[in-house]
Formats: sequence, structure tokens, C-alpha cells
Amino acid sequence: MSSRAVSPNAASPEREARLSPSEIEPKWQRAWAEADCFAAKHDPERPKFYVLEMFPYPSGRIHIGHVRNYTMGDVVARYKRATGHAVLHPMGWDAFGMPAENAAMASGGHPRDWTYQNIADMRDQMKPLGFSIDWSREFATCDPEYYAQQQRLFIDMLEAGLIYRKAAIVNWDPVDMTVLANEQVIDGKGWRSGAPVERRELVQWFFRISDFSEELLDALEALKEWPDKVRLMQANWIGKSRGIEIAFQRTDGGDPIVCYSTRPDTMRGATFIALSPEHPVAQAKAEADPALAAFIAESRKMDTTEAAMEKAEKKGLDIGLTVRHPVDPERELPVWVGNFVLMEYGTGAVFGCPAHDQRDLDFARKYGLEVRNAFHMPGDPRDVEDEALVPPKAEIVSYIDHFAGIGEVSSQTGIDAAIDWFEAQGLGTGQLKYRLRDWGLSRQRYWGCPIPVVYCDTCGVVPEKPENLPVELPYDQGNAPIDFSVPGNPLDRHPTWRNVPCPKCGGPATRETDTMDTFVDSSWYFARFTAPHAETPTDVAEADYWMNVDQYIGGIEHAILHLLYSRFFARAMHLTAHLPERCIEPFEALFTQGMVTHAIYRTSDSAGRPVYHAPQEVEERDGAVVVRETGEVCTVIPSAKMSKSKRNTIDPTDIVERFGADTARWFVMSDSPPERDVEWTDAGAEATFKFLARVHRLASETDATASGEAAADLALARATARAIVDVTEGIDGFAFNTSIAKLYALTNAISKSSASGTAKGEALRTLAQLMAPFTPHLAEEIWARLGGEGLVTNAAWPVADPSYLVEDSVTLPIQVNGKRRGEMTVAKDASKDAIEALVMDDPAVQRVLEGRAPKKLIVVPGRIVNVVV
RNA sequence: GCCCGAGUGGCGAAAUGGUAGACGCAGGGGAUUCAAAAUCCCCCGGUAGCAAUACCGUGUCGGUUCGAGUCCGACCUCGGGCACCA
Repeated sequence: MSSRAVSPNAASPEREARLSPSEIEPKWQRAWAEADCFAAKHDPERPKFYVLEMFPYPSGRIHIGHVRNYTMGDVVARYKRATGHAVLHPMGWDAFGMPAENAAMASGGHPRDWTYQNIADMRDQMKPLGFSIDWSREFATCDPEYYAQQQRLFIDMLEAGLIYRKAAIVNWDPVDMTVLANEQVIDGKGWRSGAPVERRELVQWFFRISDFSEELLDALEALKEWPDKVRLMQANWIGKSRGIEIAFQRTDGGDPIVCYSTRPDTMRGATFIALSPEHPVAQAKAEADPALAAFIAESRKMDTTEAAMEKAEKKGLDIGLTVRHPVDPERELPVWVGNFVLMEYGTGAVFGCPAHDQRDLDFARKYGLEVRNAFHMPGDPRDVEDEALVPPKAEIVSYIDHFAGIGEVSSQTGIDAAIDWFEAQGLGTGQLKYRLRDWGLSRQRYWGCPIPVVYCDTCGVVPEKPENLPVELPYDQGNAPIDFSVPGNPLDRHPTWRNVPCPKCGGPATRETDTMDTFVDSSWYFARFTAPHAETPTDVAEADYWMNVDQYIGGIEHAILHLLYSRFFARAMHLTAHLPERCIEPFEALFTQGMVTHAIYRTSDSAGRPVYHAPQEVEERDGAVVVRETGEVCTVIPSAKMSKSKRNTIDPTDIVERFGADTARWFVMSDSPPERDVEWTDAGAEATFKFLARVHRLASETDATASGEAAADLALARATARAIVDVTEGIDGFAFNTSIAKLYALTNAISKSSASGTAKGEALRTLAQLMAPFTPHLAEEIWARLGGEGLVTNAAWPVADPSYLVEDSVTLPIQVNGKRRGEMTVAKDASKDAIEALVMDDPAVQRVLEGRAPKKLIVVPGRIVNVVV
């Protein structure tokens, strides 16, 4: 809500003392540009620091969430520069992708024009915020110079065997008309379109990321400066499980059926085998069995959407085969096909153990299959009825005449013993399986990096020649701009673009018309920033100096996709000699920041549909929020994610115009810890502006010639030293909110102090330095007014004088039985005995003791005293 | 279903096992002003009390400890991730 507006930029009689962001911010931004403060300079003499925020998609407008994200990076970048580091802090644009094509389809323009216009607009919005970015390294992933290098990487990886082509059942987004990676399917729906995903068989290009499953999992352990949460999410996504492949002999003498199981300890309970409809044995049987063929066809049809699959009924059909139970060969188990068995995981065949798996139990009850316990709970010999018995793996269970000679043990022990036993008997092979699949990179879209291969009838699949790169996207189709008015891939429809000579034999050939998943673009941009104009994907020497990213900052929503792909890509780039080995984990430290939220104001129309109101359309009356025009009372939903449709977005440009960049930067960093969401409130922004104006006034009004008390000078010097330590600790630990609290405290200390003008000036210069990472423009202004040398941006970070950090005396709380009852001030090096004597003299203690001796006296020097009675 | 994480004033939050609520917002009172804005000063977890002070208080219940927001166990609520994965 915009209550009474503060008008910081209005002219006023006391102009000199007033803070006017619209004057000082552009002034200092020019000064930084003239001094070239932010160019990243390769300097072997200095430690380097690479700070990177996840680059934005050029949607058209920057968002207050971007401001928070980039301010965090900027605080780190400015702080590291001040502590003597050579800093790389670049910015670029993740510029390929669907929205540009959608916009083109909607408005008739071209995705390229739309994208570059958005980039220009967003850059214009971003620059007034005063981020210390090296703009000379800027690029967009849709620049042909960038994607030419990406195509080169593709060809090198193809030749290194890291990329291959196969027909696969893929996730098909019917709205975007393209394929999605598993990672891009959320709840059975496309991550961007939200449409239910269908399953189709297409020939696609894949990265062999699954070959790196173990490596990507193992290496997580060493990423000490990543949030545990992200490491755990990646570990779960990779999904390692230990199990065993066991061969079941067919009674008809055919090749054995191999099942994968993580629970071989339940083998006694196996009563049937279930095959995937796509399993070769089922397929072979179906040739002579029309009922089975019909069932398989039906299962595939039913499997059209992932969403439907989740709810689908478990169906099966006996295919008329039996196998011998591997441990008890007398028993013959029927073989079924089951629509719930996945061909892609394990061997596409499982043994059903109804007693210890709810899904198998449901299936067995439905089709009248046997249920047989492999174990009971100790002292409870009841057999399974309606509910499968699946105790936690650590819990002790009682195995029934177990083949591996196991009695009452935990099921984890049972599993391990069973795997060993099957291996020893030669009945099975221990296996490690991973959930992670290969990464399909083909997209049937125009606005992406073309896959640089050509299909030749004579030579087959041929990579494009390096000198022909980039394979550039066509801008025109014949004489007309390329056509986006119909869905599907315009590259497919282009009359000439796809027809090229074969790079090998020169004969007629056609180009691949699929383009790359945009996640490929963002999987190596961080490496490109180290040498953005190199003629090769990277300049290995530059990469070796600047990599790895020392601090990466971005949203938790990229915990799996982008971060896992990038980790794979860094390994692939090492294997193709584009990165040194020490760069295979490209992000040393990761920070996942929270969102900026804002209240939503909602009313309803006559039909009961929600109507949303922008913050400037509502006001507070008598404790309720009402629509200004109509007086209707709004429902207020606090702290909601910003969304255009809910009309609760905050435009950083408006904020910069009203309050200035420093206010926006300070506000988004104050109050909430950076990993948590912060709610934007106008009242908070106004309060921030008032505070900054107060600091400015304090600096303007300080009289350098004023005399003061020596004791006050000393106290102020101590407060300043303390602030240096605390603010620095906060920045180092990503606790910007506590750094800001300490800056408020120092400001209060200066303003209340009766110290001399010289001492206050000294304290204010230090305050300016400490504030500079957060509010760089104001910091420069104060620094200049108070005679600081050069730019505060180039000044070395202040160091606290250790003598000021040591106090002469300490105040100790006195507890009686753990409750605070008083305090005492003692010399900082007072002995335990001296403290004990003083405690006994304390009136509060004497009152409680009433002349008795305490049971116990606990003295923690410098900390606390506790009297136990 | 499985795996994580979080619960502290009216609000955002702080707190190496050692004075719970720093700092900020909102609120209340006062100064200044013809009046307001801006600014400055004071108060601000609850209950009782003029006060000194006492008791209660970090989701709930228990435990460890001289001492627990912090450590351990169980539970409740909210948030996130994964899920026909055999």
C-alpha cells in the first residue's frame, strides 16, 4: 500500500543535508565506470574470487527477486574486491527458449527481435541498481558466437562417446510440441506448459549422464559448501539402490528370466513373476497369443500420460509360462505381464512377493495368486491378510526357514546376507542401480541451438565441419521472415535451410532440425564467462585461473536440473580438453536464496470469481484493507509469491525512482535471512529510506572541528572496532541481515556519541566502508564528504584494532538455580576465587541463601555465575 | 507411502549449552510546530504490583545438565523433495 509518499527526490531548502538518490546514484555510477572499477583482471599476484548469480531469462522486465539475488552477489563481489581479491562478477542472458517463440506466435514478430529487445530493456533496468558487474563480458546464449562454441562442444562430446542417438519412448509435451527430459516432467505435466505429458517413441540425441551416476553421487560428499538439502535432493534424484539380479529357470527350457530385486531376503515369499509389457519374453509370447498381444497393446495405449499411469489400475495377464523357484525348485511360479512393471528400470522383470509388498499383494488378491510370508514379526506368527508386512529395515524380524540360515535379524541384515548367499551359490549377481536416466537433449523447436549434424544417405550421421560453424538459425524463409503462425518446428518447414551437402562426401544430405534443450546453454556459461570472446569454447588458461565459481547464488528450483547438468557438463568438458581436471565440480560454494513475496489483495465479482487488486489500488481504513475506489473490503493473503496474474509484483524501476537503488538493495537484504523469503512492504521501504537519509544527515552535520570527551572517543572507537568484526562475520557467513543489524547499531552509537568531530568522522568513514557493499552510492557520498581518499569502492576493507576489542571489565549474570537473579561487573581477568567471593557478597544471593552455604558454586569466567542451593 | 527442513512478541527476526527477544517494522506516550510533515526523546512478551520485584514464557509432552530456544526421545502442525524404482 502506498500511504503517504515520501518524496526523497523533491527539491527542498535543506537540500545540502538531504539525501537525493536521483542525483548521487548516477554520479557515482559514472565515477565507477570512469575508473573501470569492475573489470575482472587476471592477476596471478592476487587471490581470485569468482562470484556468480544464476543468469536471468530475458522475459522483458526485471523483478524485485532479481534485485535481491544480484544484490547478494554484489555484496560478496564488492566485499571480496575490498579484501584484495581479483573478482570476476559477470552477467549474461539465458536467451533461448519457448517464451520467445510463443511471443512470436502471438504477435507475429521474430523470437530474435523479441529476445534482444528484452535484453536491452532489462539491462537498462539493471544498470541503475549499481551492481559491480563486468559488463564487458556480457553475452546471450542466443548469440551465434556463443552457440557456435556450444556446437563445437557437442561435436567433441559426440566424438568422445558422451552423446549418442537412440529411439526412445519420450515425454511429449502436446502444447509446446516438444520432448521433455524426465527432470522437466512435474506431476506428469510439462514444467513450462503444464500440459499432461504423453509418451511417444522418437529418435533422439542423449547425453550419457547415467554413466556418471556413481561419480556424480560420490562427489556430492566433497561439496562441503553446498546446502545439505541440495546435496540430498541430488542424491535422491540419482537414486542409487543395491540389489541383485537373479535368474529364474524356465520349465519349458527357454532362456532364464532375470529379475532385479532389492529384497532378495523375501525370496521365500516369491509367488509369481511379473514382466513389463515391453519385455522381450512377453513380446515373443504375444506373437502366438492374440489375447496377450491385445493386452500389451492396451497397456501401451493406456500409458499415454504419466498422470494417468499414476492412477491406473494394476492389471496383468498370465502368459502361460512357469519358472522354478531358485531356492525351492519344487515350486513352480507362474509368469505374468503386469502393466505396472517398468522396462527402463532394472531388467523389466520382477518377482512378486505379495506378503511384503503392498502393490504385489493387491495384484495377488485381484488375480487369486498365492500369498506366502518370508518372515513374521518376532512373537507374532500371523500370516499377511490385507496389509503387506513391510517393517523399517532396521527393525528385527523373524525369517521363516531362511535359505541363507538367517533367523531373527533386521531386514537390512537379511538383505545383505541374501545377496551374499545368492552370489555364493552362483544364482545371482549383486547390482548397483540408479534412477538417473540419460539426458535427452533434442527439442523440436526453432529458438534453440541447432544440433550440428547432417544425415547423409551414404555416410550416415555426420558432424558438421568445424569451419562451417555455427550452424546458424535461419532468419528468413525464402523472402519472408520465418513463420511461427502454425505450431511445430519452423526449421522442419523451411524450404532450403535443411538441405546441405554432406560434410564428408559432399553428396546431398539434410540437417538435423531439432535444437538443443536450453539447459545445455546454461550448463557451461559459467566457464564461458572466463574467456567470453575466445575462438574456442574456453581458453583453458583463463578457465584455470578463474574457475571454479567460488560463490554461486540462485534459486532452490534449480537444485536438480541445472546444477546436476552443469556438474555433468564440467566433467564432459574436462574429458574433451576444454576444462582442467580441477574444474569438474564447477561450483565451490552454493547459496540458494529465498523469494521476495508480497501480500495479495483479493475481492470477488458478482459471479464469485476472484478479482485481484494492485497495491497502489488499495488503502487501509479502520484496520481493514479496502479498494480505494469502491471501498470494498479485501481479503489479504500475506507473503505470497509474486505473480502478474495476482497483481502483487513490485517493479524495481518504480522503487528506484521513488527511493533510489540503495534503498531497494538495503531493504531486500535486511530483516530476513537470505535463504528465507522476505516480504516486500512499502512501509519497510520507506523506513529504509528514512534510515539512509539519517545516515546521510549524520555525515553532513558532523562538525570535524567539534571537541569531545576522550572517554567518548574511546567508546566510539571500541564500538566501531566491534562493528567491523561483526559486519565482516555476517558477510562471510551469508548472514547479511545480522550485518545490517550491526550497521544500525553502529549508526545509533555514532549519533548518540559525544565524541569529538575527528573521532566521529573516523567512525563515519568506517561506517561508509562497511555499508559500501550494501549501499554503494550513499557510501561514496559519505566517504567523499568526510575526506576519504579516492573511491570507497577501491578502498581496502577496514581492519579492527585488536586493542579496542578487548574490554577491561565484564558484566557477569548471576544465576540462582539457573535463574537470573542479578549481575556483577568484574575485571576481565578476575580469578575464579575473586569472583566467588564477590558473588557471596551479592545482596540477591545473600537474600536467597539466608546465611546457609550454597550446595555448589559454578563460575564460568567471562560468562556466568550459577549458585546452586 | 518414503526422505528432508522449520515452528521464538502484533510482525520480520537475533541468540559458540550460559542474561531469550539484539536490530528493524508496527504501536503507545512526549518534545518541537499555529497545525501538520519531517526530526528528536521515552515505553513496548504475558500476568500481578505505585514500585522494588515475583511468577509464567521459544509448537506439545518427557529426558540429559548446575544451566536447554539450542542436545536426546516421542508427538502435533506447516513447508519442501521423491514416488508403480521392484
